[in-house]
Amino acid sequence: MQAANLTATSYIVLGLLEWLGEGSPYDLKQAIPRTVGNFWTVPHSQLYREAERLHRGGFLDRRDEATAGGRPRKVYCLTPKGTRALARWRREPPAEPPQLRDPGLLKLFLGGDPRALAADRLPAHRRKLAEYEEIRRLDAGSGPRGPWLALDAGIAHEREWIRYWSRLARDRQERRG
Amino acid sequence: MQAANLTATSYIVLGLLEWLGEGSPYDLKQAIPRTVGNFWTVPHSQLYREAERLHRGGFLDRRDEATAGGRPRKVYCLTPKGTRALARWRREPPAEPPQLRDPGLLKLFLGGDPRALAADRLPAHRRKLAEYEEIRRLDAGSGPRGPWLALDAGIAHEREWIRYWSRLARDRQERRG
DNA sequence: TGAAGCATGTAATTTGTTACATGATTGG
DNA sequence: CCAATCATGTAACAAATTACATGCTTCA
Repeated sequence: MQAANLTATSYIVLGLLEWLGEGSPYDLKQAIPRTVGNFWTVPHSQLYREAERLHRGGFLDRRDEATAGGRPRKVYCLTPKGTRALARWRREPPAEPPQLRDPGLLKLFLGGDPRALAADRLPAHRRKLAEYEEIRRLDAGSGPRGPWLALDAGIAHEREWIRYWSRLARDRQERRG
Repeated sequence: MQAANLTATSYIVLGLLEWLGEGSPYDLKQAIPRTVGNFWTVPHSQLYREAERLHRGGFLDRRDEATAGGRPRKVYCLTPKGTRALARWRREPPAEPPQLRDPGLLKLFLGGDPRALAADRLPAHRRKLAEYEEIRRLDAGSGPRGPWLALDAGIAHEREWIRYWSRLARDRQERRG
């Protein structure tokens, strides 16, 4: 009935479940660092809440699975309504602008020392770049195209960050005090 | 007494107040879009709470100012303790990695159409780039260096986004279905 | 003269963060 | 056999989002 306005997190849950076929919030939590985690953060507690909410809204079916001991898994999968909602969202334009949250840049802006910050940030960006390139290297070229394209964006931006901080690492303060 | 652990938002409040000399949360709200707003979001309601919290912690002084009618302004400025906290934070390394939240990339990842997304994102990034370049053009070259350096980062990244989405705009789906 | 917008802030609701709980399983 | 970690999830608290409140100004 109600559209129960869905958020980006909702579509991450729907999208990953479509991809996996089915899964528990815990499975999603596992999948996220390898997938959307690089350009969207989702706290795991949110996954449990969101899956339950989508279930109540009729977007997901739930099945409780006993687990030889521990807690029972709650396994979700898309309903036709969920599938349609996801397809509709895919077709709509994004609506919101990208947001960046960079503690290093913030410090730089508020007076931090450029060279010290560069020395701190560079290795982290180099690691991230290497990680992305490794993922791309392993990718066989089959499977959906979206992740591959998004990975390209990640690589391009890591390279840009490396160029940027490298310049600052050599910085001589040519300008101002 | 207690360090009352400060967050990034705390330092934005402290940093902007140091820059402005003094100001109300409303003043900060005005200042943000032109300053740190481009790489850190701060909801305005948070500014009121945070300023009050910092005041209670001894980092800010407060003065209540009558305003010919409307509500009285609460004007804050740094205490020596606040100044010291800010200086200390500047010297420490960032600790946390940058985070990106990009609805467009998310859609792309989850199967959105590359060309449609590119058509949507390109004008927005072009506008943003033009805005940054205008700010840089107006900057006389005096004043603190941090904002100028951070602006450079913004410009470099907008250019990268424009290259990225431009490639996708011409996309022919050479790979996969 | 009335609608729109500015200046200023509070409150309600939803999300995000962090810490905790609990029974396997595995490595040393 | 004990400690660590995995698999699975809940709960408490802090922060973000959104909506609302209130009395100017300003402009058509």
